[in-house]
Amino acid sequence: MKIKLDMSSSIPIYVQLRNQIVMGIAKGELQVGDYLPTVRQMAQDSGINVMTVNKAYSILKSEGFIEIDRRFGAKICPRKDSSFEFREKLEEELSLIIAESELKGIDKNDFFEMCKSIYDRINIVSVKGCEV
Amino acid sequence: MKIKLDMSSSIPIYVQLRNQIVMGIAKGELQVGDYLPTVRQMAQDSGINVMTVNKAYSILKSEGFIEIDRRFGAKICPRKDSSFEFREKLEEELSLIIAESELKGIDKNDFFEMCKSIYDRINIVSVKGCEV
DNA sequence: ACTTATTTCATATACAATATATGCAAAATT
DNA sequence: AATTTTGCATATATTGTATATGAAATAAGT
Repeated sequence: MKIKLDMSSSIPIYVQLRNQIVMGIAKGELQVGDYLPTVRQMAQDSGINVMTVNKAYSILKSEGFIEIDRRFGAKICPRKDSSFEFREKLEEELSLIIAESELKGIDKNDFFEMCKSIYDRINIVSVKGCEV
Repeated sequence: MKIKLDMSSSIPIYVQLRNQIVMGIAKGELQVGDYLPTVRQMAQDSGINVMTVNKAYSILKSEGFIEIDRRFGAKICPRKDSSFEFREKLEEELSLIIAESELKGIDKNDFFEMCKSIYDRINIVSVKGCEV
């Protein structure tokens, strides 16, 4: 997959990288069991520092999207999360986005149409959880 | 409305404040034409610095949720935004959230149920845009 | 017109987060 | 055991966040 980083964005570089990898997994561009480029390779390809890549990978690891081993690097390995905490955090994020949408003139129907369109357009694949 | 700031959160204080004010407007707790507390008052009530409050209000102003005048302070005055840019940004945020949800095991139906529940629970009011 | 009161805004500083450069540690392969 | 290749640790510079303080703007009162 192709990583595009916007150096002028207010979103930190490591967050942009993290986000694009998550999107890549969801779209099936990165498959369970695939390996990400090494931190050195990704840094070189993207024109950023290895430690910045390492930060993104670290976060993805702690969020449960990848597993890292020192010899082989970062493997796509998403873990489901049915915890109350995850769900609560998601609801909070969605609540804010819904509030903003409403205030900006995007009503409930429009919002749902947008979500449907996203599910269709991005072609989110059903991803098997990672079995150990 | 009651502002609650989590000083241990990774979300910057000014962002938390901004978010809660947006939620407050969407829920009708803050009405079009209402005035927010002055930056000094809000700072005192919340136990933070006036400049931190000022940053939040500044952002709300530039995002088009409030209007500020020097004499009277910050007035709730949300402006609709039908621009392509706003919509595009919203779709991008939603895309990422949808991708994460899917990877964490929350499928499309579940996601839509959650959104419905949010619309119902938060009781988002239809907010009249601010007429000048 | 001038003064007062009350508000936001500007400036400066300390601390935290981000991004980087470099070398160390771990682990499989040779 | 040595080599290779990988992530990880440490240190530093820059930028963002949070704060303290005073200046500027503006309506109301005298």
